[in-house]
Amino acid sequence: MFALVDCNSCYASCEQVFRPDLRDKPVIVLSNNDGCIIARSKEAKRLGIPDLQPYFKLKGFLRQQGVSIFSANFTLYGDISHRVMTTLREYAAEVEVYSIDEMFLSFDGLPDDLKTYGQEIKQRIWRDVRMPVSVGVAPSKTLAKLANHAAKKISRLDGVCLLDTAEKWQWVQARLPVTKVWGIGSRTGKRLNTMGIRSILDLARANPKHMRREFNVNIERTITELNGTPAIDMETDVEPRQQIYCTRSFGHKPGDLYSLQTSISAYTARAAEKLRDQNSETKALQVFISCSRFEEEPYHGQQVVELPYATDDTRVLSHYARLAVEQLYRPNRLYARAGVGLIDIRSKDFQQRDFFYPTDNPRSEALMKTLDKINHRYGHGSAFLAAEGQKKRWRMRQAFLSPAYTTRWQDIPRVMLG
DNA sequence: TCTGGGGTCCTAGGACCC
DNA sequence: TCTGGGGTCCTAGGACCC
Repeated sequence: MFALVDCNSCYASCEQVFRPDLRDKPVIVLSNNDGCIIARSKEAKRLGIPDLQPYFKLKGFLRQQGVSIFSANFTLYGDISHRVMTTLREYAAEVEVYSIDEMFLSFDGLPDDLKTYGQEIKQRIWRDVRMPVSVGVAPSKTLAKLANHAAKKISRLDGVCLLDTAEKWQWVQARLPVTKVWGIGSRTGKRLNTMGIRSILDLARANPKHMRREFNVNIERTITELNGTPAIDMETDVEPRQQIYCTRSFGHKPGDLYSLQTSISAYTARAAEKLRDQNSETKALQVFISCSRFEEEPYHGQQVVELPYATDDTRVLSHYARLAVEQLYRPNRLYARAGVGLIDIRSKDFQQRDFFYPTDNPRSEALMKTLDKINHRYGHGSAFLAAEGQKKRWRMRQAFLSPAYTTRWQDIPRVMLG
């Protein structure tokens, strides 16, 4: 058996952890640059606030309803998530961190009463971290996802749903459209609909081999899993990333090359930091700059840069990224987004060097280590390349940012006594 | 004025090899 | 009628996830 534990309205709940005054109140969290709504508390959902809507369109309504608004604070969410995951590890021998707010647990060899066990987990996470979670338990990962969905929707289940017999999961499957299944998105959903497959149960009853020919191997696995046979394994080890991207929308749209170059330098620095974190280097990077896609003739320039040798040195990466921006730049336009991706990543432990590789530079290594240490200790952006610029007028909007309560000394909450 | 960001996997098709 | 067959690697694009 598998369990899927999912934090309810994760980001909104994270904001409430240190703001108990906002408990049971409508709270929403905006995406980077305060663009869209990406999380809503129960009460905010009840007000009819839709997901992934541009903030500016709902501004008036939100104010009128007294909704509390937050800019995304991923430092805080990452830390709260880590606390939840650490606690969850106590409840299963095998776990998979699936996303910032979801974890799969393997329940093999555990007591029969998994419903009670699920309740115990839920109460423990609430007691220790003040994070509300839902628990879905079933014989495959896809069914566990489905059970989790049911746990959220059916209030009498009290946040824990066990789908351990075909009757139970078919009851749920018959009542949900096929696009609610893990792995079936809107595109495939449309195609399935034209084939007469509307509910999840319709898909579960389709011929897996035939569907594989019609679509791909994933759909075959999904069908197998929907019928109670596991076909998707737990992924217990964290593999290093194969690609690392850092892309942002601008707070103020720049039109000058200098702003684009400084922003790209800053994004490269962030990506390189993540690269070093996983002890990797990259042999290629991708750079893009683009105008708003809502413009009449949007410009999107992108370029892949093959490096002469694999590296993790921010200065080298930044140099090539800036050259690329220079080539992509078109004057007399305003840019909305830019980004950089490290796309040919390999481990530093298995370096393939050729004849022309410059000899290892211990000073580069030491400099990067020191840079990372300073930024880790005093917060991102404490030490940076001059190429990232001083002013950063392009920096993204974060008008409603909460403190980094758990990761910055200045932001630690104070408790009033007496 | 304002419309997210960061990933993964699969497939098809072309190049190339013997 | 009939134009080899099978394999690998790479890339772009599509689809999906949260």
